[in-house]
Amino acid sequence: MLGEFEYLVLSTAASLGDDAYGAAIREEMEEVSDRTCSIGALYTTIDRLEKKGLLKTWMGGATAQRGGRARRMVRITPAGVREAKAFYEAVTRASRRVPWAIEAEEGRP
Amino acid sequence: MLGEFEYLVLSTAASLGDDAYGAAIREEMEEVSDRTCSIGALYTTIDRLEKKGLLKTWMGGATAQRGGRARRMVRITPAGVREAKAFYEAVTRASRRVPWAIEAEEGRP
DNA sequence: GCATTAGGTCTACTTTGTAGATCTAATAGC
DNA sequence: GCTATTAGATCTACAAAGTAGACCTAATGC
Repeated sequence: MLGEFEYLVLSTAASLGDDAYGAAIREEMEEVSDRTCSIGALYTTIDRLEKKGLLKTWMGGATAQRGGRARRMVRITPAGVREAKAFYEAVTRASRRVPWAIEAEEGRP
Repeated sequence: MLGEFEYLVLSTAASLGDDAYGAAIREEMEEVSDRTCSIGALYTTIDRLEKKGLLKTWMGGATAQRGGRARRMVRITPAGVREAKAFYEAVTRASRRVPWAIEAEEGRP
């Protein structure tokens, strides 16, 4: 099964779609989760997810801005979607009878 | 932050309320998650959660049935609820823009 | 009193999580 | 064209969480 951080990386990459690359994922993760995400943690996890076939990455071209180096583009694979979905459902199912999730459910518009 | 398995244990214990003890948690987890949960994995995790103050455990009395040994009763602490909630929200927030969660959202009655 | 059963303890190893120092190649400005 | 500055990525090392399963223990049934 996926780890929690792995899930965050996977789902953030999926959310960003075509704009997903290392640094952008990191920024987005920090915004959404409200906590810092170290560079090392991120790329180590990307490497592992790629090795497992849940993510594919390739070097993109440089962008025309100061310091605009080549980006390591990232995309979730079908296998990645499957795993992420399984993780999400596992958490959701386990949360069915639990107050913090029920609250959230009731509070939903 | 919590790990995924830790979350499952915590939320299952919370769901079972007063009936939460080692073996029952294990059974419930297997049922809900549709995969086996080894004894070792469970108790190791319970120990760690207790050490972190997210769970408290104590030995209950023996039950009047064949082999009915003393049970290790388990209860989630307020700190445990806080952590579990934080985990749940982190996963939920990260999943907002992601197809597998949106599907689930739309499918909800 | 011995087989059987519910339930728990212990040990060891693999995977994930996490930080941060360092390296690289691009533009800006002179 | 040289140098400072910047976006972005790689590498190393260690801590924490995940996982299995052999083994121990104290009940009841007969």
